[in-house]
Amino acid sequence: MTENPLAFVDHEHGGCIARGMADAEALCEARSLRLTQARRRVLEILLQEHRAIGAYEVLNHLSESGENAHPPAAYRALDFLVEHGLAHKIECLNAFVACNRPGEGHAPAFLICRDCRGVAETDASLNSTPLDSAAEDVGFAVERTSIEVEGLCPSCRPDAAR
Amino acid sequence: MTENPLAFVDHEHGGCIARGMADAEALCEARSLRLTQARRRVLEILLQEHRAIGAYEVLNHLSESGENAHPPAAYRALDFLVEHGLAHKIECLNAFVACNRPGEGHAPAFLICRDCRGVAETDASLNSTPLDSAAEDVGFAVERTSIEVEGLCPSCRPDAAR
DNA sequence: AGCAAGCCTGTTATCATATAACATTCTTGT
DNA sequence: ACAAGAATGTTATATGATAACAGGCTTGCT
Repeated sequence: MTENPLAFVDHEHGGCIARGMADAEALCEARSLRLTQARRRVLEILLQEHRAIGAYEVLNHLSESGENAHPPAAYRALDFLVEHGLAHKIECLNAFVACNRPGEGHAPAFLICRDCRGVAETDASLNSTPLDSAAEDVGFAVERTSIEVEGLCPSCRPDAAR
Repeated sequence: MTENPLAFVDHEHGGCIARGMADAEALCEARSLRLTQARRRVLEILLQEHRAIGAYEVLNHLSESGENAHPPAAYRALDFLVEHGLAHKIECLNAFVACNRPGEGHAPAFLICRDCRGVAETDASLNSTPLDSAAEDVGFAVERTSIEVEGLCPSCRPDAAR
């Protein structure tokens, strides 16, 4: 029904990074978007971990690797990535994650660990229907739905339960 | 199935304020919580409108009415109200709304107008099940779910469609 | 009443997040 | 080569949130 929420499941993570970059390049190619150096670097930074990264944390990584790093640089790249579905904003943390499967026009939902800030993306398209009809009833035009589930991931749970 | 999302529906709003304050007093009484002057004032401010109000906007209202107004005062009151379910934080706007029906231990979902910041609270308990099981599958312990639907409310829609 | 403990508030300073505004440079199509 | 639009550089500042510690109020106990 939904894909595996990778963040909390063992997997060969190198593949995520390579695939993420390849997907981004393909998507930008297909839509005539410019995946510039700055945007590429920011996406790489996000892809390093299945974790919410703040804009200023992105900025630190940029300056560590010698790049020109000022707030607008990070925010512009992040805005581009979010606008085109290559990354998502985690509202409850004011932070960002790379998208799992860019280009699919999905309805994402996020499992967010409040301890390690790990983020797993799942698909929530099954969930949205009753809410949509509630919106329609009052004439509300839905543009975007954000579903964020906060809690503790398996590694951060104190109890060994599971 | 869900209650009416009041924000976008005509109603006698005076009742919302009175009922909101009465509910808050009853709830605090029942749980031995102190609904102090500062907390009461902040809740009143939130109840004035079915709209997301930023912490510093709350602060302005406080100082306009002669109250001592510094950031921690507003945030402490807001934290109290949110913690006890008398208000909710709208993550995508970093702002707050009074709760529709405090004390019911509900699973709220919000319709949020990106233009006027109007917020309607609906119940989303029907929505959560598939996501819960996805969480359970990976051993993620859900603590809180936030569902925020952004779009345009009937008054802010350019088209008269509806 | 007197007192202690805990809760609440005041105060100052600072951190964190995000954007405005305008200049400059790069890319692309012609 | 050139013009137009896109992207980036730069400075400053708006907006949102908290740390840390001092002081005052409430409550329950004796």
